[in-house]
This record gives sequence, C-alpha cells and structure tokens, in this order.
Amino acid sequence: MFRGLSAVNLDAKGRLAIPMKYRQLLVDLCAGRLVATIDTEERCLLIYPEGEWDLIQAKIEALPSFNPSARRIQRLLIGHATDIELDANGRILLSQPLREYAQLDKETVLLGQGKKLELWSKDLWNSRRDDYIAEVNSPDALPDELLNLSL
Amino acid sequence: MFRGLSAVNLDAKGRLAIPMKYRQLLVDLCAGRLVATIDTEERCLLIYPEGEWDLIQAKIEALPSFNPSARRIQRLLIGHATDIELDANGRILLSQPLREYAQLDKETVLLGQGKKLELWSKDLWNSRRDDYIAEVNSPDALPDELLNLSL
DNA sequence: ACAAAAACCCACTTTTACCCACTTTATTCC
DNA sequence: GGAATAAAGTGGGTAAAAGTGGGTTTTTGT
Repeated sequence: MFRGLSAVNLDAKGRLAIPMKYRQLLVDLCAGRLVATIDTEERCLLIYPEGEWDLIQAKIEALPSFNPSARRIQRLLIGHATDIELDANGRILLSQPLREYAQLDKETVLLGQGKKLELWSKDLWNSRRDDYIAEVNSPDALPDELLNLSL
Repeated sequence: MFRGLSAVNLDAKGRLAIPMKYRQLLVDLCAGRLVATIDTEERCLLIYPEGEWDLIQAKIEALPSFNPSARRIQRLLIGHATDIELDANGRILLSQPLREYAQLDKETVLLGQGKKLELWSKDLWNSRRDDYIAEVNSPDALPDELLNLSL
C-alpha cells in the first residue's frame, strides 16, 4: 500500500524518479509496469500498478456505451491511460499531454493513496491542500460514513 | 486492449501511421485487418479489429428492422463501415468520406478505448475534452453505475 | 484506354529508449 | 566528529527505432 507524501523533481526530459520506498513494491506488484491517467476532478495524475488499473478499466468498459456520461468517462479515463515503465534508474517518463494536464513543470508532489499514487504540481497541491483543510472544517453535510468514522 | 492517447499526423495522401504500441497487437488480433466507421454522437471515427467489428455488426443487424431508430443505426454504422488494412509501414489509408465526417485534416488524436480506437481531429478533441471535464464535475445526476465506481 | 486513386517501396528525419557517468545525499566505521 | 563508502538522484550522449515524405507501379472505375 502506498502512503505518504514525497517531493520529487521532473528533469528536463519529463522523467520522474520514483521514491526508493516504492520501488521494490512496484517491482513485486507489477514488474515496474504502471498506468498513469488523469483525475477528472482535480488537475492531477493517477498512477496505478498495471494489474490494479486493468481491474478499473474493465469496470469502466462495462458501462453502457449508449449512456453519454459513461462515454465521457470512458473517453477521459481510458483515453488518457498511458502505459509507463520504470527504467533502469527507477524513473518513469511522463508524456507531454499528461504533464500539461496536471500543469507539471519541475517541482511536483507524489501522494501515496492506497492502491494508487497521485502526482501533483507542487504549487497546485499546496493551494488545494489549504482549501481541503478549510472545507473539512466547514460544517457542511458530511456523509454518514464519515460522521461515524473513528480515527 | 487499447488505451491512451496518441498524437498522429495524417500525411498529404490521407495516410495515418498506427503507433508502434498497437501494431503487434493488431497483427496478432486481426492480421492488420481493421474496420473504420463513424461515431453517431461525436464527429469522430471508430476503428475496430475486423473480428471485433463482425460481432458488433451481427448485433446491429439483429435489431428489429421495423423500428425506425434501429434502421437509422444500421444505415449509419454499417453503411459507413470501411475495411482498411495496415500497409508495410504500419500505416492505414482513410477514405475521403470518413476524413470529411470527422473533420480530419493533418493533426489528429488517436484514443485507445478498450476494444476499439477512436480517431479525432486534434482541435475538436481538445475542445470536446474540456467540455467533458466540465460536465463530469457538474452536479447533474450521474448514473448509479458511475457514482459507485471507486477509482 | 485513360485518369485517378491506391498500393508498394525506399530513403531521410526525428524521436525515443537505453546506457553511462557525475553529483549529491545518506550511512558506517574509525 | 569526520573521513570513507555506499546509495540515491541527476544529467546528458548515442544508437536504434519510429515517423515522414515522396516517387513509381499497379489497380480500379469510367
């Protein structure tokens, strides 16, 4: 399982060094084969071990294709899902369209999120993080599942 | 299975180089024999491995032919279905009617979509993609299948 | 038979993946 | 505490592969 936050820099070629703590896990889980796609709610990327993504893609493909919202989700998520592989130095290469979508330049933040990783532009993450904290503390209706959660 | 986004250019003759990552798959699946037709909801083309298309065509043909919308679907999809084949350089040639329908000039985007590929004009895709993202985030009623999807 | 389009072929250009080496950070041992 | 050693991060150079652009031949349709 992935957790925690890592500050990572993209180099001039768009390569990103995966933090050491995840590498062995990625080799074991998926032989270093990953799939990156976009998050549709935030300008960030989602990075899955290949097998994990395959399960999700199967679910998305099974949605009824005459349903317009389902088609949109299919186009966005599967359409942006990009196979990437760890190179000999433990780096991955992110394609330009993905980098553009998430506004990634140099400084980025890699968030462990259980079965997947999220990659953010550092600036964007910092500002969204502050928003999140404000929203969690506002007294809006939280779903029951959250109200009953004991930390 | 197909996934991901590839930027591809049509050349002056209307030829399109299939990205390398798909070629071996296409040779294995269907010996490079494909069928292209139009998408009826968006101005883009759908490209299937021949065997995959045959299954779909059978389903479309089985629709009740006294039903007017079924007849329309049959005329549009089967009527535009065009056999195309990979040439020695891994390129396919798109007929002028198909290119016109999808407004393809030079810059295009090829989207992997599971069992099929979608081909868009780059400009049209970029603008539709932004629409899709906006629509996904609007609080309209999403189908239950989507609400329960956990990524 | 002729014109137009498609198929085929070959060569050039650009991009990518792979490899290697250097710099910086962390660790260990004296 | 500091030097020595190891490990991780970083930066490019290069060979191979993929993309691209026509010229020529064959087919098709009128």
